Amino acid sequence: MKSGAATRRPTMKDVAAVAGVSLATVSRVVNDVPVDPQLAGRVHDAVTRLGYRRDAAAAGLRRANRSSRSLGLILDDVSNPFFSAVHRGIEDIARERGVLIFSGSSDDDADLERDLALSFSAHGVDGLAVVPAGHDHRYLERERAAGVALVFVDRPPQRILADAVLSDNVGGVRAAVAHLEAAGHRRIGFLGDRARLFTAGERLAGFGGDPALVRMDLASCEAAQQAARELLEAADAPTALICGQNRVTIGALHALHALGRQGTTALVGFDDVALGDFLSPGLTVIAQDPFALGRHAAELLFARLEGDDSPPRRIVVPTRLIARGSGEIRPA
Amino acid sequence: MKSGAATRRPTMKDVAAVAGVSLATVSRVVNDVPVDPQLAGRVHDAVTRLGYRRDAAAAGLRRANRSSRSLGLILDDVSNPFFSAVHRGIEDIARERGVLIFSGSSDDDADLERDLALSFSAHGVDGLAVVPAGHDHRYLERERAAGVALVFVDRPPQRILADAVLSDNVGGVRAAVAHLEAAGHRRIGFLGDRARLFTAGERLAGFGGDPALVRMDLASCEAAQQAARELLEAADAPTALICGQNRVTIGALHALHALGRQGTTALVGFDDVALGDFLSPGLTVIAQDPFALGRHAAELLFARLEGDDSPPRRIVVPTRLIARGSGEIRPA
DNA sequence: TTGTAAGCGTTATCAT
DNA sequence: ATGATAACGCTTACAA
Repeated sequence: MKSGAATRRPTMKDVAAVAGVSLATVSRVVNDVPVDPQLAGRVHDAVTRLGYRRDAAAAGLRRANRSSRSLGLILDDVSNPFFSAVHRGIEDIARERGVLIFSGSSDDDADLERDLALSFSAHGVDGLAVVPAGHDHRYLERERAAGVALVFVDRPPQRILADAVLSDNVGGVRAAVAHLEAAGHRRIGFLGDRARLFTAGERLAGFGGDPALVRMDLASCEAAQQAARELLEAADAPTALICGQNRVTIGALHALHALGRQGTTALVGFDDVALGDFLSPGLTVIAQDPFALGRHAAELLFARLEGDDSPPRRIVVPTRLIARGSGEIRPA
Repeated sequence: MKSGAATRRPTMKDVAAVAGVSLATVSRVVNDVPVDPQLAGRVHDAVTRLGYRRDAAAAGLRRANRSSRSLGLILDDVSNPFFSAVHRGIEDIARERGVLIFSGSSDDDADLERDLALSFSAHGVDGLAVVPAGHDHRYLERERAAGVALVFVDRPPQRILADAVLSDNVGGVRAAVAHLEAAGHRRIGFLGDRARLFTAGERLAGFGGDPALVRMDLASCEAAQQAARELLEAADAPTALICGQNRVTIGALHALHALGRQGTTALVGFDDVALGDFLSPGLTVIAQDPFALGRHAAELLFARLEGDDSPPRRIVVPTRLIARGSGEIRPA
């Protein structure tokens, strides 16, 4: 799949010829192994003259640890702002070490997750950061045995023991409940995402309120709107709503607007949204810190690569309630 | 940087031994070269028994075209929703071909752009999709000569001839002007991003209105807010505002709210924002199509890799005005 | 310190 | 159609 009359890229052999030294000496210079300064100078000259760049793939092939100085990152969707922030967190840490990142979207499909993980692995990544879609990660056992570091992000691994970095989902929703109760609410509704998702389950667990006021498996904005509407139009309707996910929050917002209740029903959403402070009222949210999620994940990965073989760790990143108005509305 | 007592990954040699065939035959089977069905069967068995996966780096090393079936993607910032959508567009096309993607953020820094491009190239990518930060891309000439396909996204290449995929910045702003004029506006202000940016310049060019009502180089939300405020408090203030960028739009929104004029001054923003239809009034925007930008870029890349050597192409992706209220406010 | 040569896992060439 | 073997660009014993 590569075309055209290509100008051959200069190799170490070319550099060696120009500098008048052996191939091994060039390798030493390129890898900062002490070499006679005079020879090193000649090599550097040849390198710049020829525009030589070491072939990373070939280098890793023979290297003792087979390291490629690259990581694989599997997200639900690279274009989802939450996950792309995780991506950036990982990139920031990897960049400090000159490590490159392969990234891909699983679209919450276990097979795609597996394909991506194995493809990345076939390309020789040193580590894999995975937002898991599947529920059985035993297939990664073999990769780990071959030396690939593993970390799971946002959701824990299943059927395998490995490091994980998670948001404090339970604590976040608990804080929201406490916040609403402090404002005087006694009937609080909870609208959640697909119950099979780890995060959705955790957030529901943090709610712990009246099961009659819970609606789960709201997979679309429309479903969330419909569920919110039903809850709010029923007798003994809740005076406040907690939404377990962004899409659900937006659906609930639609319902509130349609019923003209955006100023009278309290609302707290999980996960921050852009422009949350421009809505009227401003949107109170339980904010996560996806950048921190990514940074911690990358740090765990590098710790493992540097030889840390302590038992699998689980890092929980705090969530934070941001009051902007919608969550401070008092019951009628 | 790789650690622990690693279980050696099975190689073709191992597969050959188990299947009782030669190394070359295994390679043929793995690469779908016709082979006696009986032998092929034995090989496939051995492959699954051992959990063999071909080493992509080693394969590329010896392959005639040196292809690695990977692409490099350099964005301003992977966590910026606009660019992460471009990323997804590229991924969707690459996935169809089983091509993996390295991605990285340049933070609009020419040196970082160059570092990333050369690192990706050193890792053997077949092509490079670049949202350019620098203003001199001659350094990529050598990579292209070595067979690396090139495409520029969102902003054109400089000092090098190469394919590019751009948004219709000029047309978008023109449409906004026409839209506001149709609503009766005669004094329209324009708030723009840093003038040195290609997109900012194009959008200003599309405006073409009264220079006295133009404020450029609004690099922060605060600067935009301040500029909007000054424009609106001056004698002979504009009755409508066009904002050349997201951050600027948000700053202007702040100013409008602070002055209590969000219901009386018309506003059109460039680039869509999440929740734009929940603001009151809803936010009228000139929407871009970042996914299409990415898809076109990837298609150009693959066309080049498949041998297309026609002159450099420039694809312009249309923008679209989405009316949600703020742009339909009539002058007082 | 420097050079020689073997070898990493694969593909490609050449006989058979 | 299959197998032996050289070669890809590099790192790394081992020798000098």
